[in-house]
Amino acid sequence: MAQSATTNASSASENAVHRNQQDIRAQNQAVILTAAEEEFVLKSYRGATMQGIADRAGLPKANVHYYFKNKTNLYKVVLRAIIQEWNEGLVTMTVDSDPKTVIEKFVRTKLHQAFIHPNRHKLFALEVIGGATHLHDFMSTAMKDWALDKTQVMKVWHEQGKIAIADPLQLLILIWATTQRYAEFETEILGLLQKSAYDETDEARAADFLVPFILRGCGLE
Amino acid sequence: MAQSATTNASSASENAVHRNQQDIRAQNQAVILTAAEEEFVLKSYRGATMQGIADRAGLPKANVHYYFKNKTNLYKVVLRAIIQEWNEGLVTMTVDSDPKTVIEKFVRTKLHQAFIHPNRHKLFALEVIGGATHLHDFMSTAMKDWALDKTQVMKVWHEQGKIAIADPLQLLILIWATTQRYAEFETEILGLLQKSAYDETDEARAADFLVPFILRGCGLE
DNA sequence: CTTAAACCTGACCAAATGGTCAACTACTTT
DNA sequence: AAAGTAGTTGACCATTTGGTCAGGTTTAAG
Repeated sequence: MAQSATTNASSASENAVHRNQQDIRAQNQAVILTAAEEEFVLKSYRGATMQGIADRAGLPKANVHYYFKNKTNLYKVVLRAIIQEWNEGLVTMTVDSDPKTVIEKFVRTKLHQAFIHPNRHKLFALEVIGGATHLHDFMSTAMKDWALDKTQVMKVWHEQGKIAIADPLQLLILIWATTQRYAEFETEILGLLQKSAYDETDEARAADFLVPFILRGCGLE
Repeated sequence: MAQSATTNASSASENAVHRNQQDIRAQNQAVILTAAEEEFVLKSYRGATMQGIADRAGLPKANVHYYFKNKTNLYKVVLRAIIQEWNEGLVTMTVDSDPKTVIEKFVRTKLHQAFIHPNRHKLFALEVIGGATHLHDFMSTAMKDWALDKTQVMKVWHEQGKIAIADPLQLLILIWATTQRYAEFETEILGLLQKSAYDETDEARAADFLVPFILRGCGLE
């Protein structure tokens, strides 16, 4: 007989027959989370409906409630996933680092993240614009600490005459603004580019502009 | 008797006694519009309630409906006011203008607008992030024309060796991003500054950083 | 094969909310 | 001052929507 499912066969979706429960759980949660991310971005928290999320996920509404207690909880889970990924892959920056290398790497990383996860950046932006109610903790702890650490380092760079930036916090704000912009304002930028979706060239084009511009602004190169 | 209200006495609120009807209309509409702006920013379209707007305006809900037919209409009116003001006071930019002067003026103007009308910028951003459903017309006509005209001029500047920017659209995006950021991400930036509200020094600090940075980036000065 | 646990879902409910309306008061005009 | 017009508002209704639940099916364990 087709006794396909073994103890821990991680075949995520073997034609939807006899999936084991771990897979079912993981898969459904993932589908719902993605659907929720889209719905929340498009309609914002209150505009998003559990029914809409369920439809997007191709599941009955009650099933969504089965996995994620209620709407606020689902939203929190989505946000948590975003925050967790927030400073993944970011460069380490110390007083002894080479400013040019570090800044370039930072800009490129941030920009790349913006192009591969636009929805997450949009959702983050929606939260901040609306007063950051759900991000208060994160912003006043992890994020602030991270920012203060970076500005400290850059301040030293400036004292050593390595960069032309006396107010590093402003630089941080600028880099966040310029890189994340491509995600947040995707709609507007696509309109100006007369395109319906970004392709590979668009990230490159942005990087080719941004990197030299910012380095020049910092008095590097 | 106190026949205070004359034909066109524009005493906006003479202790709320015997206001003439033009004033009543203008005043109430203004109060409601401001309330709506706040509510829409804070709660986003669907999260905002007519009751909430009414409370903010200090009027009964039915009165809000009296002045603005329904919720979608009220929202449209708010958006229209924002769009209309969108490129007010912006510099004229021609091939013969001095790039440095024009760009500096442009940045300062945009930045100033961001600091005096943060809510309007936030609302605009919310719309764009959510797919710009209500701004589609504006963005694909007036705004695109404006942007194409400006990039055309800057392209010529570049050919004449006046600026180091080969891709002016990217510069436009950068300037919008960096200036509007102070409005849109007010919450985040205030958190980093450890303040509860911007004061006069904050706009100056941003300008002192941004203007030289951008000019340097453009290869000017 | 039997029992238990996890998963699934149509049907239902209570609360929130946009919108209406009739009765009323306050201005304006003749 | 009388008639007409504009503004005001509490009470009400229909719809939407988050959330529940009982009864069913599938997977896992004994």
